[in-house]
Amino acid sequence: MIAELRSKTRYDPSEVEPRVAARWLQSGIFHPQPEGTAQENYSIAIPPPNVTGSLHMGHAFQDAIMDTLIRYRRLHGRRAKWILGTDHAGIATQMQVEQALHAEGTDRDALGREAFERRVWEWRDRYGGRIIEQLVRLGASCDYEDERFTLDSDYAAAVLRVFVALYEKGYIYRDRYMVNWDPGTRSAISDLEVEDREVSDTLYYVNYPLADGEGAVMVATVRPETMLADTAIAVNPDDARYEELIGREAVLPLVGRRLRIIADPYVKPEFGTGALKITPGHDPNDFEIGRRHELEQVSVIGEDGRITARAPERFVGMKAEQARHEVVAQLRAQGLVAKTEEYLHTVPFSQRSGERIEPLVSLQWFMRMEDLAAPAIEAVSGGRVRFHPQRWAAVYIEWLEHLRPWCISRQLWWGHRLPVWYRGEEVYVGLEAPVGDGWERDPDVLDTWFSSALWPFAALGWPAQTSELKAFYPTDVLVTARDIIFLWVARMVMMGLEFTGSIPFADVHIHAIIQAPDGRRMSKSLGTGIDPMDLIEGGPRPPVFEEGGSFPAYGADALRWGLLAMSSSQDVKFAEDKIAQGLALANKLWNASRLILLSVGEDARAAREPTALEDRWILSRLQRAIEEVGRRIEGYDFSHAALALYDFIYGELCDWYLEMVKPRLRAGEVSLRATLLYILTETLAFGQPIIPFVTEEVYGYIPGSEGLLAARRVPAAAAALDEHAEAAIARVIEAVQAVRGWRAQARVKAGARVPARLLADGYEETQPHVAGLARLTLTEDGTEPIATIPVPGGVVEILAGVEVDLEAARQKLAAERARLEREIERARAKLANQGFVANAPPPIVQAERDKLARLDAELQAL
RNA sequence: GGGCGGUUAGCUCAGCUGGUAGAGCGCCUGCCUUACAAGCAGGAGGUCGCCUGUUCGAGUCAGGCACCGCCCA
Repeated sequence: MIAELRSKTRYDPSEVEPRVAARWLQSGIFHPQPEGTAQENYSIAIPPPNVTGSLHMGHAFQDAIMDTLIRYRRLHGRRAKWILGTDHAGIATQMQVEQALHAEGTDRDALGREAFERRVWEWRDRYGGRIIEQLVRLGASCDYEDERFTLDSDYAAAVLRVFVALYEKGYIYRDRYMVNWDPGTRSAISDLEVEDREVSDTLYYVNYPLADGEGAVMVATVRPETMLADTAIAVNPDDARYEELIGREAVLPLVGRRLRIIADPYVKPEFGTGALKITPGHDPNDFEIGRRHELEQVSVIGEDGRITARAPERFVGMKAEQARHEVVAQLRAQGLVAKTEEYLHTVPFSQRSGERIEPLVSLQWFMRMEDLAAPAIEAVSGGRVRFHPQRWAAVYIEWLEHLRPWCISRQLWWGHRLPVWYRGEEVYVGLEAPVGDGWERDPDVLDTWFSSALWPFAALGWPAQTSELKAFYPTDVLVTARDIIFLWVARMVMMGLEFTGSIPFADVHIHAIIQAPDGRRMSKSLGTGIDPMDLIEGGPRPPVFEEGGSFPAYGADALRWGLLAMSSSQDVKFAEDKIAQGLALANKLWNASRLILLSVGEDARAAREPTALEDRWILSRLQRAIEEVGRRIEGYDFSHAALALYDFIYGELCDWYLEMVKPRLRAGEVSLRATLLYILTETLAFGQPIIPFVTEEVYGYIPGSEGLLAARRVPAAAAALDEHAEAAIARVIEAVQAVRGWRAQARVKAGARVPARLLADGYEETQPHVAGLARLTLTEDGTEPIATIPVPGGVVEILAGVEVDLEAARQKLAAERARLEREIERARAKLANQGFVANAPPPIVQAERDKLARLDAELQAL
């Protein structure tokens, strides 16, 4: 079996990974039994991805992190569950299906609600599995045998139960209020789904004649069409220019309504003319002013974006845009438009449809959150829920301290329909439909984020007290990006505390955002998004990459390692280099494994039997690497974890240890075979959380290995630290590098053996290594050296007998001498500085003295 | 307007409690050395955004400024 490795000189992730993923899936090792307590077990609830979506770079990154955490804990003997599921994603999914309907030349209204819902379910059945398959391909060790969907009947029941409970507590209520109306989805959306964009508009200055016939008051507006709904004019109470106007009336042009002129401190005297037209029906600020002054609310724009019957006849039915032109034209005709100017300002847009928000007064369901927020704030400020990095806690708390009511009803058909019935003026809220005739159920559904706020516990079966809930709730950590702090983190904490009496997770890891190479967020519409599957399996490079062409099939290990290596506490630009480095690591490990496996044969068995100094060295380094990687993972510092793994495999195991033992390997030393297998096995085990595929594949070739690496538990740490071996080998490495540097400079032929004397202390056990790795033939003969190379503890003297570019070597020597003299000068100056000797801590001063002595010795040797 | 983060080698990023800088890629040189050319060995390359201060000593601490990005209003 090992023999088949002989020809596989390159690691081929495309061949290996799907096979390994299938073995994992069949094995059932990702499905833990619901036993024990959440305290002793480890769990993560996946932020449920959109059911009909596909894996994007953010997911891949986040999932690489979560899988590393889950595999690491599993490796350390914890019963680890990665709670899996998908979100019904109300607006996004409905929009997809509506687009499909549109392409067929029909729409949801033509279909009717029930048929439409059936269509969405069909859509979900067709596309809902895609993202799960992608998770499998990525190597994510989720519990695939226990998958939830936020519209599962049990889950839906939990959502409605929460709605009813919050209604009964008075937190949920129905109100006529200004909402963000999204004309694109024809639904209200919450504040968090709105984004402000800078837009250039025309600012119109319009004269409103005063009612008593003398003069006019000029107002400025970017939305002249809303004047049809004006019910007042406001000025700042301290604005001397308008003092005498307060309390008088103006006449609304085109409509004729009388407008009171009121004083309100909200009005900024420096904006426009300092007089503001007030439209409580179509502007959030005016709405507030209207409430303060008990102004009439007029709505002239309806939910369909058209002018309503409250406006003068000739505008009714026009789209708002068209009405604007019409209003301006008529005002101009009456000579009321004084001037116009360009005006740059921020305007709300829907993140969902991309359309400009139409602020409307509408009858919606809201949730008041102050009472839920207080304990959620306390959970974080009191340290029960910890953010990593910590600074995000302030963002979380700041938001919770300034909550506004949350509009939770959506005018959609796909989602959890409100458990609310109406009969005339009566309102009924309950889990079951009310008895009696004439009740109509509210057609609206709940904001998707309302249902996903329950995810960490409802996904485990709550409100039923299931064994899963006992074993895995509260979860250990929520891994997400910062833009989800309000949407999920805060709401999950609030809901968790309210309904389970417990925090939903102890840690919140806020990871960086991987940006496109242009330094902006990856964007599908700009073509700057990178499909992680294209990196895993090979695919076209998006246009933002200047190189063009295609990605090679890097494989999931490479993607995972690269993403982790890129991760940071700040945003980072996507670096393909890092993915390539991940593949290089996998290939390196693969080939190191080939060397070991092909050398030891099928009969060898792993055992820790160090015989030589370098064995004790690598075991000591292995232990340090294991500890380092573990510490970094536990501290959510994944880039350093990935790097530490790389440095061990590349920089210590392959570059030095395997090179040192090659002679012993050829000699067929038996105990070395056991130790090599031991080192390889342990390396695979501790690298497995980060690069699970290549490690699993190699593990399968290890003689005597059983089962799956992913199911293996790490043995108790071996006490392998060996300071003596570490110091001795560190010396060898330094000496070898010094000699190699000289060789290259002196243009010694790469393979040539160079006669030399090693005149240095501390190489008693390691002389052969220096000779072998630096290609020296060490002798005792006393001829005059042609060059001297300082090494730790002494020098290496190069003897005649090999072709050397003496001139180049002399230059190298001169440069070396100059460097030493510079450093000696620096050290002398430092030690001559009284302030340094008197004030610096003694160990630092001593270190400087030692350094000077060493440099002096080196210079002497030259 | 308020807040947060950033500015270190050509590129992407590390740099813990202050002791004068690292990685990967790229570049240059030499090697198909029986694990790996997706490789090996060697090398060049940085006034750590700017100013002031604290200190014997500042990429690291304090204050200010500039520019970039994000969040909230």
